[in-house]
Amino acid sequence: MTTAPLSRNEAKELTRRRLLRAALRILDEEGEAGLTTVKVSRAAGIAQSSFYVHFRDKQDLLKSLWHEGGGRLLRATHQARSLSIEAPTDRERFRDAFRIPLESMCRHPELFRISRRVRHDPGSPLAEFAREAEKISRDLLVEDLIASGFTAGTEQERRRVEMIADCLGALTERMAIGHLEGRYPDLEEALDVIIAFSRGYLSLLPRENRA
Amino acid sequence: MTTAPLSRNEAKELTRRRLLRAALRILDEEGEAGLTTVKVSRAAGIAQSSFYVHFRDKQDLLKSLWHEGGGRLLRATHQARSLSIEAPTDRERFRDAFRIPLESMCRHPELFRISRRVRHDPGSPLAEFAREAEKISRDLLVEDLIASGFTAGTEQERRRVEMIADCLGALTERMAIGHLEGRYPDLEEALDVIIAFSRGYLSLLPRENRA
DNA sequence: TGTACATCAGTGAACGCGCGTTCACTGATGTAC
DNA sequence: TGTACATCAGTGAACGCGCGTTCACTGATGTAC
Repeated sequence: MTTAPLSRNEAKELTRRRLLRAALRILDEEGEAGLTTVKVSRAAGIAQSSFYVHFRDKQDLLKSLWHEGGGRLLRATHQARSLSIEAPTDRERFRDAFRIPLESMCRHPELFRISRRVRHDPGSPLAEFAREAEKISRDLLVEDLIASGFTAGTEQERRRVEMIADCLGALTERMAIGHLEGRYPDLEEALDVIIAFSRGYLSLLPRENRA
Repeated sequence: MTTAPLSRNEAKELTRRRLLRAALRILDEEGEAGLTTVKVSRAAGIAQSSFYVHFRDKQDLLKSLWHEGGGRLLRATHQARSLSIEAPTDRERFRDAFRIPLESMCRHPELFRISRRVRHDPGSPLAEFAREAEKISRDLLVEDLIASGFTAGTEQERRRVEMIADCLGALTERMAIGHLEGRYPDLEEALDVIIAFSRGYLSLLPRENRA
């Protein structure tokens, strides 16, 4: 093929995406302390000052990174989970309810690692985003749990369901980390363990559901 | 009482401890990005340059912070857990095996929060320490699990026990975070949920133990 | 199709700032006699 | 107990560095006629 006839807009959008991709990689590899406009610009192949052609400031870059990446991950994960929880009697579907979020985390390791790291860092401008996403994720899972038989009439019951959602999230995240670190190469093995633990939480179900 | 006759050594040791305490607070409240020799020195009430009377450099401060705080926390937690796991038939002792680590985390919130945050941050000089501690903690729990009946003959069995240890740690940490954030005021409620989940992992026990 | 002008992605030099670290110093505490 | 000297915790000024951000600019792309 010959040289692509990129319009000015297309060229700019391409540079912007190169900046975002570079920022994501640096954030993942070197942490937030390593993310500087100098490094991002150099990695994207432009002058440092050109950074400000694409983003108002560093905070603007982080915000864009979140909205164009993190939000999508959250939505995909939840959609998959609620789909499988809607069919609670199906044994494979039940397993999917855990597999799909787990695979989703492992498929976007940078976003997953970054959001996890940043979540409890009070100095991070991303912290607010990550905590908001965590809350949304937990609340959605709480709804799913209530839909599948848990009662949340009293304040204490509601809190218990939240704890269960929290625990399920913690188990999944921990197994994803182990997989990404190479300690648990086989995701199905990890799933077995998560599901074994989940047998315990099912004992908290007040209704006559599943074995 | 009159003015205490502090010796030169005592006065220096006191200043050093003020620096360490200030650093711990700043690290907890503002994150690693907020920890500067300027802030630590000011918070401890000495000139910035005096910082270097007590520590070779910033890294030296972090190392000291870890060895004089984190190590103790790790040791206390494990000692408590192994004590209670040694009496597996005792129902209260079994509950203690989860309560004691949980309470231990909640009693040292700064250290707990910091180590958790820093663990997966590749840019943090503390990351190495935190990961090492996590590995030690998991390995010790693996030993405890093997001692209480899990087999780890094959590589796969060993990995499964590691996963279980990992999951138990994740559950405990997540409930501790919820408690420290004020969402789960009652630790006993959190314990109930952890123990419910743990009923599931007991189903992975190949022997004829507990109900 | 050709010309004259407007737009704008990207540039390079410069800035102020906070940081970690160094260093010659001061004055109170400790010690030898 | 008193004197003369050594030690050393703490000081203040200075440094080099990398950072985020600004700004006047350049030259290729786009547009009006």
